[in-house]
Amino acid sequence: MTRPTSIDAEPPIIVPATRAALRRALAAWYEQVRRDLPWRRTQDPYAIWVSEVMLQQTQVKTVVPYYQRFLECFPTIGHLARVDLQAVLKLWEGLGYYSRARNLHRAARMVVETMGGRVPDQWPAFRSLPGVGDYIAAAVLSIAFGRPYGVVDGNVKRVLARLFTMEIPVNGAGSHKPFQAVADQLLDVESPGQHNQAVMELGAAVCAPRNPLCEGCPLSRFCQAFKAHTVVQYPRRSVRRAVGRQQWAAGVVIRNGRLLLTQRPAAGLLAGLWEFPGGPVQTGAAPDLACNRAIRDMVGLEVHVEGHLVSVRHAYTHFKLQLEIFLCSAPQGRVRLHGPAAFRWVTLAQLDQLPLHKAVHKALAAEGVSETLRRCVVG
DNA sequence: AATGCGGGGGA
DNA sequence: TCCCCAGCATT
Repeated sequence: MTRPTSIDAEPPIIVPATRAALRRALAAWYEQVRRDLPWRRTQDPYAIWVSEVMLQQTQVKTVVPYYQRFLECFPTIGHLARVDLQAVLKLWEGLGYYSRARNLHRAARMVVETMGGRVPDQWPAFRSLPGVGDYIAAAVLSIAFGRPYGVVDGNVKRVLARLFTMEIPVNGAGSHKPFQAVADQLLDVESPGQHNQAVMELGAAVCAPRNPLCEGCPLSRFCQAFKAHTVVQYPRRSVRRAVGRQQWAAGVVIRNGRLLLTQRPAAGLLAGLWEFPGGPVQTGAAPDLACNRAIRDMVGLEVHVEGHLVSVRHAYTHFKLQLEIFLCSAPQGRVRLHGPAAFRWVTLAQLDQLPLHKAVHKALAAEGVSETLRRCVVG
């Protein structure tokens, strides 16, 4: 029914009879096992859009509470367009990939201002919005509007790679096209939204990366890798480079009972989020001196490092961070920014109102930190 | 075509 | 510890 896929980008051909049988098996399975997720209870294209943005590189379980809060605060695209970015970031706090929030907010304003407030139901218009790539365009248009676009995400790639023993590395350049071709070929144009979700659900619930449940898989009789007993060898993946490590030092600068926070620039890592000012520690250098120097460089304050407050480890995709946080005093001098977008002296109570990134939350939640801060702020 | 961009969950 | 997750933008 299929021929093996070669190492090049040539997609497999699936004969129509197999295609139809496969769709039926998948649809029947999905009807039985589909999870009751909040975004599956609505037809609202805006709500479905929000869910797809949040689900980007993020697991369902993580997304659910964020999705619910987001739609309670911004029930329509008009609400979202009216609020300012900081309010959106505050709801996004902890979810990661903050440019998603930035882009979604920008896109909402574009829809309201230039598209009559209606989420566009055509590919060119919707795909042109910031933060909308091939995946989100296909997902929203198929699920909310029934349009015949096949989605390709990590789950779909894994399922297809196994079904057709596709040899092309999923993480390599140029892998998208062949997978998209197969996905479109396989798509059930009668109910594209259901079909797309079914493939992804299969990838999440059955066709798992490490321990696939092939015994319970509705597609095992169509699966080339299953027949060859090589399921876990797919999808192919090219080697990736090792992650580096970085050490940073930051200071909690206290003056008149308030803490100094700086806002990260509008672009780049953790854009727009707030943190304690600090900077990198050169390998072998003393963290407290690095803290002192970084604060002088970034906010123009000459601080006195009073002592070590807490140490935080945090892993990003491309590097691991070890953050040393010191208690500092700076009785005089005024702030002159060099790098941060803004600064603010806040009370402990106000700390929660600003969007902070995860490493800062980890620091604040660490043993004894909040007690120490309370004492210092009073004293 | 390659790289930057978070954070969490599971093995 | 490492891998992977309902990807997109930028260069």
